[in-house]
Amino acid sequence: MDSELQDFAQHYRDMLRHALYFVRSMDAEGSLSVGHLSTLNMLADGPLRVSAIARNAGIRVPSATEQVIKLETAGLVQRTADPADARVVLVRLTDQGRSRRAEANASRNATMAQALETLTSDERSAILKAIPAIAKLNAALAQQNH
Amino acid sequence: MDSELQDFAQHYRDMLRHALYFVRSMDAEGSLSVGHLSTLNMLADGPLRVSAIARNAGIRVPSATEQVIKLETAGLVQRTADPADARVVLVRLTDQGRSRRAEANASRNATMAQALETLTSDERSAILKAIPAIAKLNAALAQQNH
DNA sequence: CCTATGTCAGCACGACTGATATTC
DNA sequence: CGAATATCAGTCGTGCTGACATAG
Repeated sequence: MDSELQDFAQHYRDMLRHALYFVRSMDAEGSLSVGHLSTLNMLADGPLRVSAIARNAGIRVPSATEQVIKLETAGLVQRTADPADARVVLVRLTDQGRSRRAEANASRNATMAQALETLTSDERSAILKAIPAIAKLNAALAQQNH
Repeated sequence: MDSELQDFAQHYRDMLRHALYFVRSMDAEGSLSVGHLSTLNMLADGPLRVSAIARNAGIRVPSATEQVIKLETAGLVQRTADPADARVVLVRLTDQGRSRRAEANASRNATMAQALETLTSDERSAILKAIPAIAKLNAALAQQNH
């Protein structure tokens, strides 16, 4: 039992919890929810199947279907058939989806950048250096819960 | 327009999004949800009023009331009157709440510690150094959305 | 009388499971 | 036929607003 690591874990969890509140507050102001924007961001590099969206978002397939339908209703994505496999639905961004995605990212990045400006450059560089490590940690946690 | 800061913001947001998935997956396995555990953690140092819980959790008072009622039904907290102000409800941990809180934290910390062990010590120290800066960033973001 | 505190009622969003098609 | 893919139907958790009772 490494109690130092347990302390570390507790502090990290506390920090994460606070980050959640901020994410929620950002959700309230914009028209595009975090979930929807994440989905649009996934599709930026090309069409994806519904199951890929689900896996990538950490949600079940029916939930992904639901999201895709909402985005389609809003005119932000388009569902098309996969010529190679008729079971598959390929989801792709529409032009409107592409521009809404860009706007939403810009708006959220601006809010974030404004907050980053209140930090010292040492603090900013500490966060910058930690990002890849946290990403690796996230991946390790994701794997634990397969 | 500082485009470097915008990039930074985008990377940070991506990282946060992934961290969220992990939080959700942790929720599924345990009996105590993140929200409930957070509330219990707030009460560890002494009773709080419902409005204080709401403010601390970043939610509205009616939502806090609802959570408190659920926790009370589960026998984890107790609602008592404030002798100094009859409008106020003081929420305090029960013995059962105290032990459930300890168990849940230990379990989550253990999962987290296990993932932390997969990192190099450099990566761990990078995260450790970033935690206070991220906490400050969270505070700045919280203030922006008053 | 006005404000603060908490609760209730009703609603919305977004996840889940279980039950189907349909296609490979 | 069994497995994979997506959808539909119904449920649940948890947040919200607006209305209200009670106390300061």
